[in-house]
Amino acid sequence: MKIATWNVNSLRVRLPQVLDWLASVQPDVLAMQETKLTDDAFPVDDIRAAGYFSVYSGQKTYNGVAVFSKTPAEHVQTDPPNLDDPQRRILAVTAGPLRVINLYVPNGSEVGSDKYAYKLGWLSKIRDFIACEMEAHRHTVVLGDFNIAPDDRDVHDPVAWREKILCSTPEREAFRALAGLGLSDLFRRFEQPEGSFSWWDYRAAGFRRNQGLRIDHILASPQLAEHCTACTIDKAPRKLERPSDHAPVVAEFDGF
DNA sequence: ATGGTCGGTAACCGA
Repeated sequence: MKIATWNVNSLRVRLPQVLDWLASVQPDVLAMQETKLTDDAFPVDDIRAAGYFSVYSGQKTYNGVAVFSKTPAEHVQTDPPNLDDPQRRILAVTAGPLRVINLYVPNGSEVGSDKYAYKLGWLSKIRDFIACEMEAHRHTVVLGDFNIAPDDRDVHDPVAWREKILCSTPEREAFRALAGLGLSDLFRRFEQPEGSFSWWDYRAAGFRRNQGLRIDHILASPQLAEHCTACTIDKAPRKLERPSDHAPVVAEFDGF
C-alpha cells in the first residue's frame, strides 16, 4: 500500500500534473492541500476517470484540502468539535484499513504575528483532535503540509532560518507534541540523502539551488509505522514546467 | 544588491 501527500498550490492549474502523477505512481491514497477550489468546481469526474474517488473541503481563493482514494472514503470529518474555524484545512477520512487525517497547517506568516498565534492555537487544538482519533483508530496516518521544518537538517540554511517562521522553537515544539502522541515521522525512519526538502520558494531559483525546507510530512501511529517499508520525496513533479512549489511525499507499507 | 515568483482575482494578498 502506498500513501502520499502533496500541496498542489491550485488543483485547477495542477490537475494535468496530478493525473499524470497518479497514473505513474498509483498511490492508494493521495492527500492534497491548497486545492483553492470551491466544492462546486471540484473535478470529480476527471479524478474518477483516473480510477480514484474524491472527497474535498474547499473554499474560495485560499486553502482547500482533498483526499483521493482507490476505494471510497468513509466517515468524513472536516470540522473537529474543538476547532471553530471557517478555513478549510482539515479532512479526516477512513480509507480501507486506515484513518487518514489530511492537514493544511496555517503558514503563520511571521513569528509574533496574528497569523503566527492562529497557527500555534490551531496546532494545539488539532493535537487534541488527533489524540481522540488515535484512540478510536489503530492505524492512523496524519499527513499534509505542516508548514514546520522539524529539525535543522530539514533546512537548507539553518543559520539564516534560525527562529524564523516554519523553523521557530514553538512551532517545532508543536510538531514534537504530535510525536508525543506516538506518531512517527516516517521519513526519518529511513536513511535519507542530505538536503532532502519538500518545498522550495518560487523566488530566487530556490529549486535549482536546492534551497528548500522539509515541511510536508507523513506521520503514523505505532501499529502502522512498523509496517512502513519506505518514505521518499518525489522531486520529479517539481522539475516540470509550471510546478507546484511543493513536491509529493510518498510512504509505502507492507501487510495492508 | 534585504529582492526575487507564483495563484487567485482583478489592486493587491497570501505563500
